[in-house]
Amino acid sequence: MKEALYLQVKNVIAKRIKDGVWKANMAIPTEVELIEEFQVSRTTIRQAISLLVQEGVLEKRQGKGTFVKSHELIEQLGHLTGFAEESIKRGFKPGSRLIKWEIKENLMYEKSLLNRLKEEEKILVIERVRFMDHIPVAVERTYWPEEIGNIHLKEDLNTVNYYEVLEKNEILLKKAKQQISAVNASVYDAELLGIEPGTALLEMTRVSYGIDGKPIEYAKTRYRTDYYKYNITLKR
Amino acid sequence: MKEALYLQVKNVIAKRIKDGVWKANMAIPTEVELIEEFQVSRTTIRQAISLLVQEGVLEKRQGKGTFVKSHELIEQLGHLTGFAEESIKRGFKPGSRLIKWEIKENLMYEKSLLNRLKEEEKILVIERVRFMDHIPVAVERTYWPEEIGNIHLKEDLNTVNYYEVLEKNEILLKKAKQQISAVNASVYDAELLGIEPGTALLEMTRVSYGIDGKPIEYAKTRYRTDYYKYNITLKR
DNA sequence: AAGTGGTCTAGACCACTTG
DNA sequence: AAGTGGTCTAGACCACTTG
Repeated sequence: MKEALYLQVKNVIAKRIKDGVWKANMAIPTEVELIEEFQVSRTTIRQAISLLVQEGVLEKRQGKGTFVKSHELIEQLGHLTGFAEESIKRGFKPGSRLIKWEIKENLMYEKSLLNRLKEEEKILVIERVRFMDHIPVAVERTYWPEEIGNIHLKEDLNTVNYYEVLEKNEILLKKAKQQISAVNASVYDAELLGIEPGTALLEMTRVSYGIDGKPIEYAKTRYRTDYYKYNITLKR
Repeated sequence: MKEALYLQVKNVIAKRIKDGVWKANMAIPTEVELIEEFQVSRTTIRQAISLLVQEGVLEKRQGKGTFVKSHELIEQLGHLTGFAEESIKRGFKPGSRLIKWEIKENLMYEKSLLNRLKEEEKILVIERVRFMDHIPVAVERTYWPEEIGNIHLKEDLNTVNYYEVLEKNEILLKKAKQQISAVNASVYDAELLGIEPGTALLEMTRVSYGIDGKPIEYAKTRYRTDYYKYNITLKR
């Protein structure tokens, strides 16, 4: 079955905004211009635009035109992003530094979360500090089943983007369950982040699942809240 | 200026549903029948219906017809169910206790978030402690524009469910923007929650918007993380 | 096969914004 | 006055659901 015309148009427009061809606060072409470009009726153009308005990507102003909304408003619940993607979206340069990695045999709690309790498999633990523009913003501890860990160990752990590597190896993530809490910074955390021990940190605990529904990663990250907060848009 | 045709049609349909002429789970007349009754084009009928679908009053099923949604099927925003669900899931009974309420004139920051800076309107501030059974779990501060605040002041602020009251008064929420951070408990927070000052708390800041897109509520809630965490499922 | 909503066209006039 | 999106019409064919 072919995709509806108005959805095709919608996707092209959405892509241009995502790629920065049409930037925030700029007017997109008028309806008449879009009719000519896509060779479709005005109804179809308006249907496509109307969807993007509903999603908060575009905004119409009568008599003036249709405008791209600033990025902050686009963020939606339901998108799975890593730290790097998140930083860039906020205008910071993401970075990281490896603290240590180990292969462990007896992490029963983590193995149970990864659903590998019965297996012989070992767990790779990687600990890194994450940066935004040279400012240490988070301490990240990720736990990987050995078979997947071995893929990461071929990379430079200081710079590796885990999700890109997984994607390159055709291991695709489908969903993640995330739990958000708050903790007081330990002396160890505080030293890595350059803050006072006891400072309240945002703690994000995540289990990511592959297309087959099997857990792939368990991660626990503690963020400084002066540089990172978590934004969600809830809809009815 | 005369009201647009599709809005007139929409209002007639909405009234019939409200008055019970067309009841929950029943199909409303087909588009062709509505065209004949109102003597307007199909586009106009569809525009009217589309608005009601967006508001959660109607539901379309291709090939079958357009149906009135049952009131209890209209989904609540995640935040409310969040606290209640979590409480009940853990076998606790959710409750609350009023600490104080005030009507303020000069809350510039809160007024700007509620988009009422230019207006004379005052702001109602309500501060409550939220309980699971008899354990104080969160300190909640909500800010309401005066006109909406006056609705709440008719209720018992110790037990009132804000969103139920709004719904009864036909003020429906469409979406909310929520920001999650972590803070160290102040002496004041600590006393209300029965914890040590400095303990890390999860801070949830929320602005809720009505169907017309105007902000209705600004809320700031601080949760003890030993009793409440925030769970999300993310999808690619 | 008949009925429903889903998609799409071509065209018209209106209301708002700006030079 | 010219350009923008807002409203509205009449009509066509398609995709899905049910008898």
